[in-house]
Amino acid sequence: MTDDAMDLRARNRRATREAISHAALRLAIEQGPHGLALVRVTDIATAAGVSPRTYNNYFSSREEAICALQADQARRLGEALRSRPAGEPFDQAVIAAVIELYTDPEPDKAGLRMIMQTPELEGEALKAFTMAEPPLAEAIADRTGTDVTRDLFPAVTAAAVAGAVRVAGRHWLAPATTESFATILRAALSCVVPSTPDFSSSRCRRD
Amino acid sequence: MTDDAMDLRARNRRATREAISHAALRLAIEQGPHGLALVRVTDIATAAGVSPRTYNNYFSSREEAICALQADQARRLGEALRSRPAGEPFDQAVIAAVIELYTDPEPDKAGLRMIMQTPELEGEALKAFTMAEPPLAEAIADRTGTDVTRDLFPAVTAAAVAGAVRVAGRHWLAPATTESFATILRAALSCVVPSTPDFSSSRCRRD
DNA sequence: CGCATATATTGCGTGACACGCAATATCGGA
DNA sequence: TCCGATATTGCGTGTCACGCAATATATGCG
Repeated sequence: MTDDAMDLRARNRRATREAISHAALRLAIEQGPHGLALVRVTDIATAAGVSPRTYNNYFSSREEAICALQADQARRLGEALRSRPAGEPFDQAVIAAVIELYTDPEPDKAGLRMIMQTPELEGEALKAFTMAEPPLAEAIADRTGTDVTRDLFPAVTAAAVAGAVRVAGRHWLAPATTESFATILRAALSCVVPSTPDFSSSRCRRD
Repeated sequence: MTDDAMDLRARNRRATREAISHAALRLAIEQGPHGLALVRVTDIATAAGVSPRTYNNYFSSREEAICALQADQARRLGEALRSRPAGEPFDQAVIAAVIELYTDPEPDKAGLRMIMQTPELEGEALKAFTMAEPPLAEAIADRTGTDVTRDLFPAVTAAAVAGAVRVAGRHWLAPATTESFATILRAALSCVVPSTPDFSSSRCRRD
């Protein structure tokens, strides 16, 4: 996961990928949610120091480039849960993992606002949050002793957690909100994460 | 909501809209998830009996046209919950509403498979499911005596329900599945819908 | 240290698409 | 039957994603 753990080529690839993504998000924020159409592919490529064709080697749409950071962060949610101590109760582990992941660096309010409040980005933003689900479902299954392919509980809970994070983000972005993101996340997650998981009725037999 | 309740012009508009959407979904199914790129705008318009330009007056992308039916159905979820008897327990009302909405006509397995298993449609499919959330959250708030703007519970639960429906759909589409969609929906929803809602910790003060 | 090879970057060309605009056809209502 | 509102359509334009082939760059080995 760390940089020196992978090939030099892979590191360069990731660097340019992040450069493009950062440039795309920055330009989008500059123009604001109403001027996203003004962010041309050429601008993104130029700002990232690559050719337009190279931009398209990494991303197949501006929306994908803009939301890539959010998507990458979401993908780490499964790992975040796995890194919680084994003895920790399920609900606390999930809540702690989410809060840790989404508040470790001070969350980028401008970026999140751009992504979540721009209609043209809605689909890609939802994709970004949904990226968290498969690895999170795996981690939940491992932690609760369930099976992703046989039980509905892991995937459903993962989807619920992702949805709660999304709703919490929207709430946090609202002008009248004063609470910290961590407080909102905790409140939102406690609505859907059971303190004592019961998957008895969510088990679906497969052959 | 019924046809005769609205203007004749509005009915015609809705008719052509549905014609285009049906044509788009049908053509997409014909080509399968791997050949979506072969479904040209001209084909959709021709199949719907309109000009390409008219197609673009109703939908701004092929993906949107293909997923429109799914989106419209999702939008009715709030109404479905409101139509449940007032005395019914919260969890049972939600589950019954979802099952009623998604199994009243025999669900279109081919359409759902096309929408949920085609990568290019992923974003639009997620948007379609997410369309259910705002009206559903309103209905949940009304039924539970909470406030959508002040409490996280309604929106979070709505997101969790939408996510559960999505996961249930994916499970139902899996080859090895033998249970009915209703059974899967019930199992999935019972993971996230509390039988006795507790929003004490989800209340967030706003000024 | 230099070379061969894999890999990344780039330029160009192409096909498709979304949409603004203005003209036309059509429909609904009086 | 006729008028006005509205939907439909054709055309032109700018943008974009992507296949392909050439070039530049970096990696690993002799």
